Amino acid sequence: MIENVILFQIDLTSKLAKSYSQQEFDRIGLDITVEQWILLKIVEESEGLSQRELASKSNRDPASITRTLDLLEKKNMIQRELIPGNRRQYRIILAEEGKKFIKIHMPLIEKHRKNSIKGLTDKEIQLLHDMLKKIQNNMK
Amino acid sequence: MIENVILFQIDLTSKLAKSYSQQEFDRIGLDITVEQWILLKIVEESEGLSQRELASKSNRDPASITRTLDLLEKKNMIQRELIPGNRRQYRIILAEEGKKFIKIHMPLIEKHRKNSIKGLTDKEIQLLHDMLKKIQNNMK
DNA sequence: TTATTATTATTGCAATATCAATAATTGATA
DNA sequence: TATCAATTATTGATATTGCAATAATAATAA
Repeated sequence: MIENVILFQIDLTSKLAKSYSQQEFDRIGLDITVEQWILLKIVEESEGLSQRELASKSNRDPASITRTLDLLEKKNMIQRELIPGNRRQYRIILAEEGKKFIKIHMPLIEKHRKNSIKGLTDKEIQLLHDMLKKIQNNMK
Repeated sequence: MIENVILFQIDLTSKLAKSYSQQEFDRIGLDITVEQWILLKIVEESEGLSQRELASKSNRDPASITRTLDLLEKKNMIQRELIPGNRRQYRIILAEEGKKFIKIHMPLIEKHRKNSIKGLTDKEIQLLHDMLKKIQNNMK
């Protein structure tokens, strides 16, 4: 049965996490999608990456990153910064609204993250992380 | 860092698995998407479910199931069977091409599934499965 | 039986994904 | 330097997803 296939369970968990998070976002009236949030957070943690690097970090298509960044830029969450002497790429950095957004909502996200791993020990989480990494490597 | 958030790693693994599988499918010329395949396999394993039940089993939106079934039906992979005395739902069952498809391609899928968990012991897989289930329950 | 409520599948819409093609720019090579 | 190749972001086309609204039907209550 497909329920016993580990990749199926990983997929299920991923979908569940996404819809659970999105509902939380909607519930408190945040006008943002989960993918937008993830991208925003990556930008905060690693300011100045190129779009290609962001695509690689989040395992998404560069074309899709372009469009999501367009949306985030429209909301003044991020900014495409020009690089002197390089007119081919941008440094993607946080903008005012993005900073505010993260500052205000990070606690809730943290709470959600903690809740998602309720009942698992630190050691188990570490093990889970390592196994996921192994699986990822098996598929590269 | 978001790389240390377990839900992020789960999402990454899921995306990687999807694109890896899709490339395999495309490479050998299968005209099917990963989501279509998963749905097809569920139908095979649990014939006669309603679309709502399929949506629930695969953690997808009923609307999306409708459209994926439309595609599978067009390919004569599945069939919407009428239920006497019930004009609101269908029994979704395998059709000729669906049976053939699974019979022919199951070995490759099995190989792929095995490869994805290469280097992990049975015990570890069991543990991984249990942990994913726990996480899923935390988000319900 | 009739009216109300709940369920099921479908459709419309915006966001996202994927792939190919393009444009601009940069890097490498003859 | 001039040419060719590679890189980066963007755009277009098409498919897919999740949510909300709708339509049809079934189940329940008055």
